[in-house]
Amino acid sequence: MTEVSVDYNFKAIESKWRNYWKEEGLFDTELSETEDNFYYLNMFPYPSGTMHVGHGRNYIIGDTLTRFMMMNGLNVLNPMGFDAFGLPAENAAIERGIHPREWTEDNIADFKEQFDQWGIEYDWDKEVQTHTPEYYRWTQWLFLKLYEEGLAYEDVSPVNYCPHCDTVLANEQVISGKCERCGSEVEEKELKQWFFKITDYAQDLLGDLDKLDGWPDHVKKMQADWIGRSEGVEIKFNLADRPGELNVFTTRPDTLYGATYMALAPEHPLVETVIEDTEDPDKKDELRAFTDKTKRIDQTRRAGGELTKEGVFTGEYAVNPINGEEIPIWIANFVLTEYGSGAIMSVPGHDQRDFEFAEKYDIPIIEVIAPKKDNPTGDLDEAYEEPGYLVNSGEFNGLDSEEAYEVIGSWLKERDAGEFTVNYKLRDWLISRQRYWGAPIPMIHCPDCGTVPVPEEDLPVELPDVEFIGNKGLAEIDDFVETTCPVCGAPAKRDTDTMDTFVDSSWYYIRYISANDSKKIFDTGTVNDWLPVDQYVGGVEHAILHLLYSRFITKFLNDVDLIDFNEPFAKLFTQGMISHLAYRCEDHGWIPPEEVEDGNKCPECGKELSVTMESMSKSKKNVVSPKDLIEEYGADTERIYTLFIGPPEKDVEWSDRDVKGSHRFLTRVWRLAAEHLHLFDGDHDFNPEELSDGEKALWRKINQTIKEVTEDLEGFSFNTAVSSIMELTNEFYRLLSEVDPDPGLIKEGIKKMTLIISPFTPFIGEELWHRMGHENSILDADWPEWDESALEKEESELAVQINGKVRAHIKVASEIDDDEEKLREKVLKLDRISEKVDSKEVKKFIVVPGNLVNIVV
RNA sequence: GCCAGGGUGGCGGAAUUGGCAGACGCGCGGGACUCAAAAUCCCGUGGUUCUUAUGAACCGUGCGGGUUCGACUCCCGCCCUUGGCACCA
Repeated sequence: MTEVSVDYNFKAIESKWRNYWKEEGLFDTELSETEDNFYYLNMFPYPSGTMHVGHGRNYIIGDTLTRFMMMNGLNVLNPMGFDAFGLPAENAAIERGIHPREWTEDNIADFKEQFDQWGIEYDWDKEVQTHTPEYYRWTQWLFLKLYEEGLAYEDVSPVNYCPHCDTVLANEQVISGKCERCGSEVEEKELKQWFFKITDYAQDLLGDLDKLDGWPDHVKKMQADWIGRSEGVEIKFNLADRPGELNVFTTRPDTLYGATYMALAPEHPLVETVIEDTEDPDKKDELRAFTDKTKRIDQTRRAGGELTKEGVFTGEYAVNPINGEEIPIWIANFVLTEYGSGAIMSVPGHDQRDFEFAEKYDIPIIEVIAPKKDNPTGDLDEAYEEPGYLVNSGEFNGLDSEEAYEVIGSWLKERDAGEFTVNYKLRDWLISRQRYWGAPIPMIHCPDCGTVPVPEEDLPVELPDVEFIGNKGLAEIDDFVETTCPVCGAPAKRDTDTMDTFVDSSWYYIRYISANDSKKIFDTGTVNDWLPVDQYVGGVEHAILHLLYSRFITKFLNDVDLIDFNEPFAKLFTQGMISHLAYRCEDHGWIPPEEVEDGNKCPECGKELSVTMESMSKSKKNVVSPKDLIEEYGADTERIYTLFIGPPEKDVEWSDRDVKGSHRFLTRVWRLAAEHLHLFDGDHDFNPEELSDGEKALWRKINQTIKEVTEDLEGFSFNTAVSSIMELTNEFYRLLSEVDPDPGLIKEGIKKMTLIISPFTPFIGEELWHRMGHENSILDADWPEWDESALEKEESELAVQINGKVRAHIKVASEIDDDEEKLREKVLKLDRISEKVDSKEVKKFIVVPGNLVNIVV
């Protein structure tokens, strides 16, 4: 027997196994295998700066599950890559005077080193990096495919423009009028842009949410709200004094008699015509001034509801098709140009927005829906938006609003004045970015042939390698811009936009399957074997956009028969963020925790600091570095603490103090095993039947723990899985301090404990496994099964309640713990019970088998 | 404003087809070891009151009601909080 140190020398252990799994190729997945496939996927990172312990959560969860599934005999694919294009790389590069590629690739190297440190393993043969020509070539190919199918188009439209980043932002990247990235005020600008026609898929994207049983409900809800389907009627209003008509969408055709004015968005085409035709110069100026002013205020702010309602009467009238009445047409700042037709019929009696506007400008308010039949309220203080019965509505009076919806809708349809339609909030996907660091849009603008696609064989359209990166991206680089038309050969110009990085990440999970294929985007057969992704895990911040875009691209690829599935991710899990204490001084800004003096005083000025929990970020100076942590406690400690910290779907607070507890636990695990490794030198069999009571209890605990850990891992309940292993080690120590237990039991127990802890703490797991005499990786071992019969107890301890309050406990043989007659007899004999029950009548005797009895007196 | 989630000891959190609230960890208190400290190990730890060295009673899962033999769990009405959406006609 060799003398082994019982000290937990995590540095020696971790450096020993750091590259072992990679060298052994244990995480390399054979894609031609089709048995027991499991595609596990973490959202790939944007490689910015260095990772902190908060980033680790996602990958630690993934690595733990992958190891668990591997031990369960599954052929797991768990690839990793980098979402490497994007604005921050460009900003950082400009700041440092280097190329964004350099910055990005340095970061990627850093990330990979961090994965190694954590013991997080991937099949790197299948890696994708979205900024490489090998990858974006196929992103461009995908663009051409969408173009070919009429789903990529150019359009001039007002866009959000951030003067600081000098780029166009998608609506969703604007947070209450400010740039999502830099916080600058967003302006509006007219530009020709590329769009993907995601709205063609609105109904499928919405309807198929029902199929996604493995997705959290709240994510599906967020997507459904984002798509925003509403049913209604498009109604045609003729203009009173000129040819033409005004189309409006309404969900309330039942209120048509209550329409007392029309309201146009300032961008509505009729607005311009009317202004031109206005003869009175004062009126003309008034209209022009209002329209210009309102247009200048960017759309997101207008849509944000921050503005008070304003409008101006155009002098024009429209004819209500239901009763022939003429109603005034206004221009109003609260009408959205991009939804519906950009014009509405206003029913102030039954829409609060219309009500407020009508009150302000003294426009009549007509009640057409009454809460009770034939019983109008009279004067309205506010709009009545609930269903009810029609009044003041001619031949339709008395109908309830639901019937009226159908009846009036059909009435209009018959007269060619209306049509039942569906409207969506979802807009087409603006993918153009006036930036350098992205995949160039593979289109060429020829003066003669117009806009033509780059031929497939000319892909990729490579990003020009330039030293200086300006603010306007590719448009500044003449060598790139100047080209020849692929159709006629004449001089032409390349499109200088690059694609939104959400395009890159909308299909990467498919490319992993054919990461090195230089001939085609992917191999359809293999992709169909492995996808959809069985389990996708990532941050909830991607609940809407990334997931929606990926679903859209998947549906598109399915429609063009490149894949045979139409949803990319069968199951989705969204993990919460990790926050950490952050200190802030009024005068000196954020202060790193380690510099904070006693009593939360600022080290600069001694002022009281404000202390809050904030998500980890460099700017708040509250990041915890994995490198420091691993240096002090080891990667296994970080891993198990991260999993133990709280439920994975919730936001949690990092506590430097609590980390020590996890380290202490691993020390206990290590010592327990190390002190008994000599048992593995000899044969020590044991028979569970012949154990003492104490030993039996440990054997039961061992089996119970295997069961709990297995079920907890399957259910993403890592924190409780860890706590049950903690309980098991406590049980070991308790028994060892009392008696000298059966060596066979201890040996078997420690072996099983090592197996079940190994996905959480792979370094310790691998080290102990080898010290036990195994030649192969612990990943090649089978995940232990629990013995159901070992879980059974011979004795049950029942709580004895009187009127629902616990008054005593009783131990009974397990066979009779559901036998009311026998229990009643035993329980009533207990001193504590008999004196309480006394002479009172026992009305009821409730038995919950194996749990409790309740005596009702 | 609308939608979704959450509110449990000094702290992070366990426990819901209704069945002994507070597992596990942190912190704290006491003890062992030590010249001492750290580390480690053992014991204790929701509150109040009584009792007295063994316990007991009452209260207790945001607040107020309800259903039930029994409610952290279910129902009704509130409060607070965190996310998402927010003039979508």
